[in-house]
Amino acid sequence: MKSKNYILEMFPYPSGNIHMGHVRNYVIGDICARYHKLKGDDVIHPMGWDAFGLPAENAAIQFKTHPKDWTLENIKNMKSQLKKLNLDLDWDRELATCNSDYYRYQQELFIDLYNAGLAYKKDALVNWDPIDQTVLANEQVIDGKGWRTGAEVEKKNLSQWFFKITHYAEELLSGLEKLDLWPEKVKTMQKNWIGRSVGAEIKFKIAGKDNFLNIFTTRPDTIYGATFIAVSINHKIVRDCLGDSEIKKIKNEFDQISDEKEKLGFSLKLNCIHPILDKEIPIYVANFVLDTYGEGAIFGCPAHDERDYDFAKKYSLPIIKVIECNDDELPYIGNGKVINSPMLNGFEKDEAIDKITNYFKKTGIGSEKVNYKIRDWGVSRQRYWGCPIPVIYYEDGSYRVLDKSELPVFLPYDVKLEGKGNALLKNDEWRNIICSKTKKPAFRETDTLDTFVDSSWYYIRFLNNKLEKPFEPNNVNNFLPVDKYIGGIEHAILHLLYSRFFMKALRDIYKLKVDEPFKQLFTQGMITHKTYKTQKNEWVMPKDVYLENGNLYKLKTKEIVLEGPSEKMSKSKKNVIEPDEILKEYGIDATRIFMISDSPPDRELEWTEEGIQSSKNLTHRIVKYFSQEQSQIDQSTKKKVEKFIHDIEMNILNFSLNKCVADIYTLFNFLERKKIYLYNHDLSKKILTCLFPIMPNLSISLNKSIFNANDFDTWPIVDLELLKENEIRLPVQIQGKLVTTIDTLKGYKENEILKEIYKLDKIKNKIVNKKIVKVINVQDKIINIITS
RNA sequence: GCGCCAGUGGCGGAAUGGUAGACGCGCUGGUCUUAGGAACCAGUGGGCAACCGUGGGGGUUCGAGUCCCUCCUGGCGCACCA
Repeated sequence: MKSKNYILEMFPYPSGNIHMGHVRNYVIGDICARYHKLKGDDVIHPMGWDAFGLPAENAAIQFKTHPKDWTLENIKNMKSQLKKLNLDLDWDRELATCNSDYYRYQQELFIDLYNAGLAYKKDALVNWDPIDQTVLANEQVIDGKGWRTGAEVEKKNLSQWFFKITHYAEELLSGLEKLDLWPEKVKTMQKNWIGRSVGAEIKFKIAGKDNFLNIFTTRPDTIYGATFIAVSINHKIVRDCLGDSEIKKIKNEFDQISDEKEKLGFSLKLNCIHPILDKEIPIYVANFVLDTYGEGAIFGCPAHDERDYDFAKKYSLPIIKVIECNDDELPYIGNGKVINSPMLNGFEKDEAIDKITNYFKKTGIGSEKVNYKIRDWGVSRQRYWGCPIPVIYYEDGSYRVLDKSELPVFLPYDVKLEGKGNALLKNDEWRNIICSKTKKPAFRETDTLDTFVDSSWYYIRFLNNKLEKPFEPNNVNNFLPVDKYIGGIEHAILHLLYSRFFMKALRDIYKLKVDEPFKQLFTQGMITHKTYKTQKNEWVMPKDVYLENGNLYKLKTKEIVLEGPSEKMSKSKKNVIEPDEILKEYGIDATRIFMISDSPPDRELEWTEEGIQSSKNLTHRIVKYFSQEQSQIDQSTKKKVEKFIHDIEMNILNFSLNKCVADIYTLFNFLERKKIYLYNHDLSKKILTCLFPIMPNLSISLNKSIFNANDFDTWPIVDLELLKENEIRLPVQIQGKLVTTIDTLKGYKENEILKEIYKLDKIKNKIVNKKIVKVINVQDKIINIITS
C-alpha cells in the first residue's frame, strides 16, 4: 500500500511577483515531493494563495483599481512565474482565500467555533494601527508597533470578536514536546509566547469596603514582605477611585517618561488589608504594572523584586526582608531560607510556597493558579478585503450569528475605496438587511476576519478544495498532519500557533483524530545579497558596480561606491535578484542547484554570481559526461554509484540538500578522473533517477536521449552488500595521536595486524625504548597504541 | 537582563566520541583556444622541519570540533510577564 506524504510550502501572498525567497522555499519542497513520488508514496503537494489582506486595499487606492481585480491579476501573474519554475505541484488543488468558494466555508467554521464557545464578542482594550486603520492581535504587535506598518500602536476600547485560543493554552504548550521534528527555536518561541507560570492568586480585601483585589504572584512565599499594592492604569479599581480627567492626567504623565524602566506611581488614597498580617498597605496606580498579565495588579515585595525595590525606594515605602540575605544584596531574588514570616520561617522557597498556598486555600484567602501570558486572539479587522464575519445586528444592539443555511455572506464588489476607514461601513446597500428570521431590520457585521484565520486551515481545504463543506473528516484523519511543512521562520508564532489552535478546535468540534497540523516543520533561511552605497548614502545595484584599480565605482556616474554587508534582498536596498531574469539566463536546473548548494537550507544563502555560474557549469558538465561513449566499468564504479544513491537519499531525507550537491560532484569527479563513462549502462539510469528530484529538466532530457524513455521508474534500491567496503585504510595512533595509516582488510586479526604495524618505520621510531602498556583496537576503525 | 542557537582554511561549509577541513567558491601554476563567465591537469590550513592547528581556559576519555564546566564573541527571540 502506498503511504501518504503531504508536503507543503507556506502559500504566498499574491503581491504580484515571486522573489528569490519563494524560489528557494518551493525548490526545497519540490525536491522532497519528487523524491517521495519516486519512492512510490502518495504525495500531496498543493499550492494556493493567501489572497486577502491590506496590500490589495492600499494598491486599490493608489492605482485606482479594485482589490479583487488587483489580487486576481497578481495571482495570474505569479502563477505563470511559478509555472516557469516547472514545479511538481498539484494545481488541481489550487485555492485562493479571497474566493467565496473558500471563505464561505470559513464562515461555517466561524459558526462552529461560536457554537462551541470558542468565538465570542467582548469590549476590550485593543491594539489599533493608525496607518492600516485596523485592530491588531497581540501577536501582530512587535515592540509596540504594527507588524506590517511599523506604526506606534494605540490602545482603543472596542467591541471585538475573539477566538478563545487560551482554552488550549495548556495543550498548545504541552503539545510542543511531541513535535520532535520542529526546530527547537520555534518551539521555544511558542513556549515563551504562551508563557505559563505557576503561582497563586491572592485576594486582598480593600480597607473599608466589601470588595477585593485579585493578585497573581509566582512568589506567594514572600507575602510577609508585601508593603504595597500596585495596579495598572486600566484596572477597574482606578475608575472607581478617580475621575476621567484625573486618569487622563496620569496616563499623560506615564507617557512622558522617556526611560522605559523608570517607575512612576500615584496613590489611590486607598488601602488594602494584608491577608495575614492584618495591617493596611497602600494601593498605587503604577506605570510598570501590565494590564494584560494576570489581573493587572501586583503586591509589592521590595526586598525581593527589583521593580518593587525601585518603586519602594522612590516613594519611601518600607522594605521588609523575608528571605535570608545580606542587606547589600537587596533586592535579593535568589533562593534562601524564609525569615520574618511566622508561618514559614526556616523553610526553603519551594516548601514555603507549598505551605503558604495550602494555607490560602484552607482559609479562602487565595488559591493555586496557573497563569498564561497568551491572550485570546482578536480576529476583527476594520477592513474591507477580508472574510465577512457571518453576524447581523439589530437596532437594539443585540446580534445574531447566522445559521449555516444563510451562508455565504458574499463580500460585495461595489465599494468605494477612498481614503481611510472601512468601505463596508459606507456600503448601506450591503449592510442594511431584513433579518430572514425575525423580519426585523438589521445590519451586517462590517468587520472582516484577520487574514491569519484564512491561513489557519488552508492546508485542510487543500485535501478537497471543491467539497461543498469545509472538509471531510475521514479525509482529514487519513491525510493530516502535513508531513513536511516548509517556510520562513517569521511565522514561528503567528501563523503556526494559530494553525495549531485551529487544528485542536476543529478536532474537538468534528471529533477528528488529528492533534497537530504539521508533523515536521522546516524553516528555510533567507537569501542575502551584497549591498553597495555611494558616499551620498544612496544604494547602488550590485550589477551597476565595477572594480577599477582596487576601488569600486558606479557605472555611468563613476561615483566611488562602498561595499556593505550581505543583507536580505529588498527593493529599498537595491540588492534584489529577479527570478525571471535568472531563469532566462541560467535555466531552471542551475537555479535549483544554486538554491541548495552553498549553505544548508535552514541557513542564510548568499547570492553570488560565482555560485549561480558554477551551478550552471555543473549542469553542462553532466550533459557533457553523458555524451561520451560507454567505457569499461569496474567494481569500484558500481560501489561508487551505490554509495551515491545511498548518500543522496539520506541527505534528501535530512534536508541536507547542500550535501546532495556535494554527492553529485563527488560522483562525477570520480567517474571523470577514472575516465569511466556509463552512457546507456544501467548505472546511468540509476544516476539519472537520483538526479531527477534536484535537476528534473536535465534528467528528463538525458533519459529521453539516452534511453528513449519518458519516465523514471522508482528510486533505486541500494545494494547494501555493495556498500560494504572490504579494503580499509586503518589509522594507527600512538597515545591517541595519529601517526600513520595501514591498508588492510576488514576483519583483520589484532595480533597479526600489530605485527605489521610494528614493522612500520614511523611506528618503530616512536616506540623504541618504550614499553607498550596497552593497545586499543576498535575493530576496523582505529588502533591506538599506548606506551609508557 | 533572560532564553535559544552558533563560533572549523581567504570564503560558503563537511565530519554515528575514532585519519579535521568532504564538496564548492576563490586563488596559484600549467594545457588547449582567435577569444573566454568555457574545458582539462596539478596544487591550495600553518610551518623549511620536528610539529602546530576547530573562539579562550579547564575537565572527562586510550582518543574531543563533537561530551561536561567556565569565560569571550556574534546572531536570533523575548523583555518591567510579578
